[in-house]
Amino acid sequence: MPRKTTTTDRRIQKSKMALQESLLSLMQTNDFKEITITDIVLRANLNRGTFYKHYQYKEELLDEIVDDVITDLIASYREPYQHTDTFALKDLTSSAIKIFDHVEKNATFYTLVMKSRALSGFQIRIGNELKQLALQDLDNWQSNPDINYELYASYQAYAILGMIMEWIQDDYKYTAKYMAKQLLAFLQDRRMNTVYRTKRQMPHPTGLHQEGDRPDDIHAK
Amino acid sequence: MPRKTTTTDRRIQKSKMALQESLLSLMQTNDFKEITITDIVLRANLNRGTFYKHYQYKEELLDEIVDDVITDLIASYREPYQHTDTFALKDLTSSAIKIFDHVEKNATFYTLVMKSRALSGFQIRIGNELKQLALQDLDNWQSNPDINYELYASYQAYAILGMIMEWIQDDYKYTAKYMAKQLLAFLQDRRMNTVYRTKRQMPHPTGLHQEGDRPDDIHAK
DNA sequence: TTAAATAATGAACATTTGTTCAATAAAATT
DNA sequence: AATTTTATTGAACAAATGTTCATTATTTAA
Repeated sequence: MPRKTTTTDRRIQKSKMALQESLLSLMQTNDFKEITITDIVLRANLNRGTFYKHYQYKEELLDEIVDDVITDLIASYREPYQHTDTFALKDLTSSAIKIFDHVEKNATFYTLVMKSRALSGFQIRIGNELKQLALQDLDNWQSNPDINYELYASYQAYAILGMIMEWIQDDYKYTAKYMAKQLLAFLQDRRMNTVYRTKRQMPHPTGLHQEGDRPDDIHAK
Repeated sequence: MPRKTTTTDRRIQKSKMALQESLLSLMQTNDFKEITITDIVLRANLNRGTFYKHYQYKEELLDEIVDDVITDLIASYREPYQHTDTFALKDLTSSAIKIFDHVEKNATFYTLVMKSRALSGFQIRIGNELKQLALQDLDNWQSNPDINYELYASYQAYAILGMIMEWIQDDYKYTAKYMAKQLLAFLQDRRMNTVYRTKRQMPHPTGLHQEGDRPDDIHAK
C-alpha cells in the first residue's frame, strides 16, 4: 500500500536542489546546449540514475528552475494590489511596472536563459525581425523626443507576436481579417485610461504554486 | 588555390533540401526533442556524416528552415509599401496587418514550431503568465464589446515582454524606473496616428537574404 | 526506536552521438 | 572531354546517453 504522500522526501529535495544549482552554475560558463547530464551530476555529486529518476532531460530541470522565477514574477506583479481596495490606472500601471523590478532583481537568471540559447532562437528571431520592421516605420513617424523608439519598436513587435501566439494556441479560430481588425481596435481604443471600477478577488489561474494557495472564493461576483 | 565560390554546389543544395524536408515531415508526427539525427538522415537517405558536415545539431537545420519563413514574413510586411509613395497610417497598419495573412499562409509551419516544443517553453511560459495577469486586470476594466480581451491580454503581455527582451539584449543599460516611464509613455502617446511624413529608402538591416540582395543605395538620404 | 518504504548508488548494457578517414562519386572548371 | 575540386559515403571509433537491477543508505511512519 502506498504511503500517504504529505511532503516530498528530503532526499528528493536535496537531490533536486543539488541538480538545479549545478545546472545554474554550469550555465554561467557553458552554453546550455553543450552541458551534458554527466556534467550536471558530476558537479552535483550524484549518480546519473538519480537525474533520470526525476527528469527526462535537462530542459525539464531548467523548467523547474523557471518555476521559481515565475512565482516571483507573479508575486511582484501582485504586490501593488496588496495596499489598495480599488482599481485605478495607478494600480494597473504600477503593477506592470513592478515587473521591471522583478527582472532587474533576477537579472543574472534572465540573461542566462535568454542569451544562453536555452530557448531555441525562433521566437527571439521573429521578435527581432518584427522589431526591425517596426523600427523602419517608426523612423518615419517619430516625433516625441521622450520616447525611446528602440524600446517602442520592440514593444510593438512583441505585441503583435503576442496576438499571433494567442491565435496559434487557439488553433486559428479567428480569420486573418478579424485579427487585423482587433489590432486596429487595440491601437485606437483609449477608453481604459479613464474608467474606474471596484476591485474584485483575484484567483490564480495558472496552477503554478499549488502549495501555498488557499482556495478562497473564486466565484466572488 | 581555392575556387571562386559563385554558386553553392548542387550536391549541397540537394542534401540540405532533403534534410529540411525530412525534418519537417518528422515534425508532423514526432516531438522535436525526440527526433534524432539518425532519424533525419535515414529518411533523407543520406549519410550521417553529411548532416554533420553542414550542421552542428538539428536546431541549426531548423534555423535554416525558419530563414525561409522569415524571408516571407518580411516580404509580406513590405508588400503594402510597394504601391505608394508616402507614409500614412493606412500603410503602417495595413503592413502590420499583412503579417496575419503571412501567418495564415504558413499556418502548418507556425503550429509545428510553436507547439512541437522546438523552442524550450520559457518564453511561452513567461508570455502566458503575463497574459493571465493582464487578463485579470482587464476583467475589471473591459467595457468595449468589440474588443477581444483574450487577444488584447496577449497583446499587452507580449508587448511588455518585448520591452524586457530589448532591455536584456542591451545588457540592462536602462534603469527599471526608466523602463517603467517608457511603458507609461507608450500607453499614453497617441501622436503617431495623426502625423504624416515622406517616404524614405528602406535598407534591410537583418542580413537575412545575403544571396539575392543587390547592394542598391543604402545611404540614400 | 524499530520496521517499512523508498531514494540513491554503482555497475553493466545496448544505443546514439559526434568525429575521423580513405575511397568513391558528382560537380565545376578548363 | 579531360581534369581538378569537392561532397558524399561507409566503416570504425571513443564518448555520452538512456535504461536496468540488485545493493546500500536514508527517511518516514508506526
